[in-house]
Amino acid sequence: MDNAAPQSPAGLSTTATWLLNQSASHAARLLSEGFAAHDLRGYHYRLLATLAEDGPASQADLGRRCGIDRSDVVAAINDLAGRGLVVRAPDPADRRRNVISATDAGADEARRMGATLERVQADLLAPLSATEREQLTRLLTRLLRHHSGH
Amino acid sequence: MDNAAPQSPAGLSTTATWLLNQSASHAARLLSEGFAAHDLRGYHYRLLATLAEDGPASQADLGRRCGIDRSDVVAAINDLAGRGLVVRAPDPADRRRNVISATDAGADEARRMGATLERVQADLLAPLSATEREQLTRLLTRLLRHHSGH
DNA sequence: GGTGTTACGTTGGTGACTCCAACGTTGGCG
DNA sequence: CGCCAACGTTGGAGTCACCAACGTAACACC
Repeated sequence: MDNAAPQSPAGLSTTATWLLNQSASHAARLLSEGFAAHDLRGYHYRLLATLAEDGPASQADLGRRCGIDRSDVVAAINDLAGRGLVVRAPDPADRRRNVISATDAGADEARRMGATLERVQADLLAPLSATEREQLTRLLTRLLRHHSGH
Repeated sequence: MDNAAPQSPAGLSTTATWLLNQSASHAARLLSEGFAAHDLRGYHYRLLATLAEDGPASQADLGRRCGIDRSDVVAAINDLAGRGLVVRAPDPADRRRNVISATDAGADEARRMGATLERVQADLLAPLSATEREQLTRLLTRLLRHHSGH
C-alpha cells in the first residue's frame, strides 16, 4: 500500500537544523525550477543581479560579494559571457583583474529572473503573514550576522 | 588588500530564500564538520536516528521517513552495515523487503551523533533567545507543513 | 488462475552547490 | 630586487537530491 506520511524523521522534525535544511532545500528546488525557464542557475542569478545592481566588478570581488568561490565564478561568468549577458574585459589599471560588466541583455535577464525570484518567494512564504515573514527574515539575519562576524 | 565584507549580495540579502539558503548552508557545514569526527554523513545520521527511535523498518520506509531517495538509502545502509551499525535481513513476511535494524553499536553511535547534533545546534542558535528559537522552529514548521500537504 | 499493476531493492547516472589545491601572472612593499 | 599577496584559471572532490531502468515479488481484478 505504501502509505505513511512522507516527511517525519522521528525526533529530528523539531530540530532547527533539520527544519532549516528542509525549508532551504524546498526553496532551492522551487527556485531551481523557476530559473530553469531561463536556462540559468542560482550562481548565474546571484552574479547577474549583483552586477546589475552594484555595477561592474572583478571576478574575485564578485565571488566575495556573492559567496561564490573564485573557481566557480570563472565557469558561471563563462556561461553568462557566452550568452552575451555579460562582458569580460581586462582591467587596464590592474592586469591581474578582469572587469565584468552586465550588458543590456544581461540587465534585462536579471530583471526577469528577479521577477521569477519574487514569484517563488511569494509561493514559498504563502503560509506566513507579513508580520511573520518579517519575523523570519529578522531571525535569520541575526543568525547569519552572528556567524559571519565569527 | 582584498578587503570588502565577505557576504552581502546587494538586494538579495533581504530575501527569505537567500537567508534560508545561507543559514541552511552554514548549518550544514557545521553539521558536516561535526559528523566528520564520526566518519559519517548526514544521510547516515538520519537513518540511524530513525532506526534507533522508531525501530526496524524496510529501506523504502526509511527513505520515506527520512526524505531520502530509495537509491541513496541503499548506499548509506551499505556503509552502516559495513561498520556493523546496522543489520540487513530479508523480511520473511514479504520477500521483496529488507528489514533494517540498528545494532547496539548503531544505537550507541546514534546517541553520540545526536550529542554532536545538539552541540552544533547550540552553536548555530547561540545568537537567539529561547523564545526566538521557538519562534523560528514554529515558523519553519508552518512553512514545511504547508508545502508538504501541498 | 492468469494478468496487469504496484512496490521493492539495486545499479548507474545527472545536476546543483560548495569547497580545496595548485599553477602562472601581476601588483605592492620593504 | 626579492618576497608576499591577490588574481584568474584548471582540475578535482564531496554532499545532497533526483531520475530511469531493471528483475523480483506481492497484490488486485476479472
